[in-house]
This record gives sequence, C-alpha cells and structure tokens, in this order.
Amino acid sequence: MPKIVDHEERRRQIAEAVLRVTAKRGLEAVSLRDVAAEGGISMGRVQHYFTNKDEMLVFACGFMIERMNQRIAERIAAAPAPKTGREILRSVFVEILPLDEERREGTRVWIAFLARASLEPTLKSFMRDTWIAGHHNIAAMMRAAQKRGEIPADRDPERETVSALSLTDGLVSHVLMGHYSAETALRAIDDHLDRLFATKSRGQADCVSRIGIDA
Amino acid sequence: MPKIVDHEERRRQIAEAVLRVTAKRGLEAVSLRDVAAEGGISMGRVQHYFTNKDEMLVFACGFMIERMNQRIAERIAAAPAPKTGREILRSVFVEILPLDEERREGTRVWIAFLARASLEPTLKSFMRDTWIAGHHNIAAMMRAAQKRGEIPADRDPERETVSALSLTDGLVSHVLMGHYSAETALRAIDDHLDRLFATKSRGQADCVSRIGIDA
DNA sequence: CCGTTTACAATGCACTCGTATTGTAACCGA
DNA sequence: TCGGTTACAATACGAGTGCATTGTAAACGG
Repeated sequence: MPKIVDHEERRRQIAEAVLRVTAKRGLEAVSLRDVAAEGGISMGRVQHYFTNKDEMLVFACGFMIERMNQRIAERIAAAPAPKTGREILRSVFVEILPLDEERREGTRVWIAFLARASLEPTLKSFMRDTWIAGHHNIAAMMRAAQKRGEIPADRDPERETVSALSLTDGLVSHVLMGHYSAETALRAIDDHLDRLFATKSRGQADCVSRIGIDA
Repeated sequence: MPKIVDHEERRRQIAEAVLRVTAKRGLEAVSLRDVAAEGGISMGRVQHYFTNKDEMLVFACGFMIERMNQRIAERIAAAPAPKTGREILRSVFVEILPLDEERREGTRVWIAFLARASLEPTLKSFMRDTWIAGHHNIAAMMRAAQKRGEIPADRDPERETVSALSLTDGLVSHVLMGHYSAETALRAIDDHLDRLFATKSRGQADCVSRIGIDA
C-alpha cells in the first residue's frame, strides 16, 4: 500500500472532509478527529499529510477557492454557444449566489474562512491574491464587452467591476441569511446589468425620465 | 454590595468584554475564562449573569447590533443641518464601511457572528429581525427622497434599497480584507448614488451617451 | 534478501474547555 | 437579629483538544 499513493490526491481528500465538517458544524468545530471521522480515515493519516492543523485549514481554504473558480469556469463554458458579454457576466454573478444547497454550503464555508482570514495574515493574503485574480478576470470581461459596444464608452470597467462584484457579494450573504429571496437577488443583478449594458428598453426609460425631471 | 447592582448593566459590561475578545482573537477563541479576564472579573460572575455560553454570545450579538444602529443614528444626527435625502443615505452607507480601526473591529465581530448565525437558527432569526428593520429604515428614506423629487419617479424604492445595501455590504467585506481601498469603496457608493439621484452632471452624461449609442 | 523509507495506526499527554458544585459575604424584609 | 436571597468567588470535573510518540506493515533501492 505505501509509496504508491498520490500525495496531493490524499491531501485533497482530507481537504474535502474539512470542508464538509465546516459546512455542517462551522470552522470552529473542525477538529482533527472530526476530519478523520468524516473522511473515514484515522487521525494518524491526517497528521501524516499535514504538519499542523493550521496548515490543513490553509490548504482546505485554497482547495475551496480553486473549486469555486473551477465551477464558475464550467458554468460559463456550459452556457449555450453565442455568448454576449452580458450573458457571460450574468452567469458568473449568478453562479456566485447561494441558490442551491450545494452552493449554500460553499458559502457557509467561505464566510467561515473569511471570518478567520480577517485575523490571520496568512489566510488573508492568500484570499487576497485569489480575489484580485478574480477581479481582473471580471474587469477583462467588462473591457471586452465595452470594446464590442455592449457597454457605453464612458463607463470605467474598473469601477464597474468593483460595483458589480461588491453588489453580488453583498447579495450572497443576504441570500444565505434569508434576508433576501433568490428572486430578489436575481432581480437586483439584472437591474444592475440593465443599467450597465445600455440596451434599448430599460436604459432609455431611465434616461427619459431623468431628463423629464430635470427639464 | 449585592442586591444594588444593575443586572442589565452588568450583562452589558460582560458583552463588551466578549466583543473585545472577539475582535482581537475571533469568536471561536472566546472562552468564559478569556471573557472574565478581559473584563477584569471572575468566571463566577460571568456564570452568574448568563446560564450559558450560547446565551452570552446571543446577548453580545444583540448588544453589538444595538450599538451599531445607535452609532449610525448618531452619525446622521451629527451631520450639518440642511440634509438632503442623498446626504442622509450617503452618511448611513459610509458609516457602515470599516474606515477606521474601531469600525474595522466592529466589522470583524460582525462577520464572526454572521458565520455562526449561518448555522445557528437562534442567532440567524435574531439577525434577520434586526436586518429587516434596517432595510425598512433605508427604504423609508428612499421613498421620502423620491417624494421630494430627489430620486426619479420610475425607481422602485424597495429594489433600490436592496441594491444599495447589498453593494455597501459587499464593499464592507472587501475593504476589511484589503481588496479595495477606502477611496475605491467611497467612489463606488458615490457612483451608485450619482445614478440613483438624477443630479444634473453625471446622470445626464450617462443618459446622453446611451442615446448616442442607440441612435 | 535486506536495510531504509513510506504510510499509516494507536495511544498517550498536557492542556483547555464549559459547566456543576460549593462556599461565603453582603444586603433585605420581618 | 435572623432566615433568606442575592452576588459572586473558588474549585472540581469530565470531556475534548492538538500534538508527540511509538509501533508496524508494506514497498523500494541496492
């Protein structure tokens, strides 16, 4: 049995157990024994692959982020072929929302790590790096959509990325906590995109009414 | 010494110690001994005023929310006299942002409780109640501003409340994590308010450019 | 075939945790 | 003044924790 094992694969298996326990009972309830039990393995195995509990948690955090990014990429790829910039952006934002139990679980884990990262510099810079990468991805999509004329030229892609991502993240926690329904969150995202993408119907309606009041 | 003590005042003192420990080392690191030490009191006293650790945390959570609401109200009242709806709303959103160490501390505590509330129904419904009250407050301000003509008539105050609050909450976590700077967050809020309140400069600029592209 | 390394399993240990219990000084009503 | 209640303080306790240690079976290099 020994020597033939895939080291990284084993670490990933343990990380999955960590995430499952975290989703079920919170990050603070994660003990080495719980992780071992959840993964159906011995505590010795967990200790063998991680020198530390902290190191295990950091790895699990990275694993979670990696999985989330991967799932978003899949979702984009899975969409029907002719994709407008708006469609792509919408699918990203919607994918981030906790609309089913799987993503609700992921969001709980995410917030748990967020709370810890606000105190631990290691986790913090870790999340920061991956976050900035995500920000740049969205900004690139914004610029592409703008270049194709989907987004008005006077919009700043950077600013719009900040707004859209922050709006989405705010919706995430409120949907998770049951403050807002899924429909409310989706409508908020669509409203935002309506105003960002200057399509004929709604963007003009706003426009006219504003002129009407000012004149 | 006994019998003369103010029960609620003692509980509040302990709650303050809870929040200080939480801000410093996280909610998961809060033990009865730590709280007692932080408050400069004995563990017996903590036990005397709370039957449970959970009950203590719930009380501390409520205390935190109460303090936050109170500070927002103070901030609104402290603003210079002639207040437009936009000024009031802006001051609320800005007050929520973690722009100084005190509010950063509060935000860390908030996120810690958020993570726990996503698993504990008691805390969850507790936060939900106070949240909904906050939502209604903002919505009322939106409606008032709309009635005074500050906000275009075709905007739905409810939807705008969802957007503005979610945007703000998203900015909160990103500013706390260092993803976005204070300036970026403030600009995002002002951008949002620029488009919500149909003032002459920016709102119209957007409007004209949209028409230009469509025509 | 044999010594070394890998991959665990099992157990032990010092410590911390929330809570229960017990003790006791101060105040109040009678 | 005296029983009862309040307001703690001190300690004890069992459960659970992360981590260190030890044991051992299997694979590989030589």
